[in-house]
Amino acid sequence: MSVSLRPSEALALWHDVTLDLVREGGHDFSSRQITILLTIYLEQPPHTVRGLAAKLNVTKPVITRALDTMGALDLVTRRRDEKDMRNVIIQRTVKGALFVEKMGDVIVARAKELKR
Amino acid sequence: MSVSLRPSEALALWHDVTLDLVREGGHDFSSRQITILLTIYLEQPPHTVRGLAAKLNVTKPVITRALDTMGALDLVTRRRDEKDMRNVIIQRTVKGALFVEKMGDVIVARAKELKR
DNA sequence: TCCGATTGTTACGGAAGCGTTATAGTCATA
DNA sequence: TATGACTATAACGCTTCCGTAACAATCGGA
Repeated sequence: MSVSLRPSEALALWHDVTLDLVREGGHDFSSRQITILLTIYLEQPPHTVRGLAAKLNVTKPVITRALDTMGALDLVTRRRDEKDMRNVIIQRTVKGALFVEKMGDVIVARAKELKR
Repeated sequence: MSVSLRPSEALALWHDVTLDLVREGGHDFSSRQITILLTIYLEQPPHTVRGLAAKLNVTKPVITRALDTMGALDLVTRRRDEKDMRNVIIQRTVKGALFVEKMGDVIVARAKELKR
């Protein structure tokens, strides 16, 4: 029902994965940005600025800025909510899905190689 | 000899942990900063600016800046290498050790709660 | 039809990170 | 001892992000 890890293994995994992502040389995302991206791709839509801000316990401009950045990289898209024009619905993109998928592969690979 | 994870589980774990770290409200570190911190605390000393730069595949000023930031937060310290005064030896601090330890606990807890 | 509440964004001055380049200090060796 | 290699850092101009506050657009009920 769960994954059993010792703290030393957990930290080693985190280290190995982030090292891979850094060495890869792609964008250097912050924890906030990663969390936003994963929330959009893992949790049930629809996602709004307000919803993400509440979930992450940050202010709305933080979400707006992150969406600006990741939108420029084509990792997410925004559109107005037809039902309530105040809302903005955040949507996934092909590029974003590939990015997240690749990230999952890195974690899986590093977990498999983990010395216990 | 390894930890078996499916990609969806791996991503869920990553999401849950980063969400915890973000909601916690502490500093919003980048992947580079996290990697540097974990390398210092998990890998065998001594750690130098050059060594970290080579390992992470980034330039030395990137390391210097990260050490400035984390040093100001008392998560790491620097001292000159007595044997070779050109080198700077990066050292751990109590506060940094506690931070890393807490991070390990978060990962372990989230792994345990992971639905499979 | 107002009018308060709600949504997301923009504006602001400041802080921090970027890559590149220059620099100061130290070493090793010829 | 002079010189070239090597270390880490500082300086540069630029970009991004910060938190706070103001803002325009939209909703919904009085």
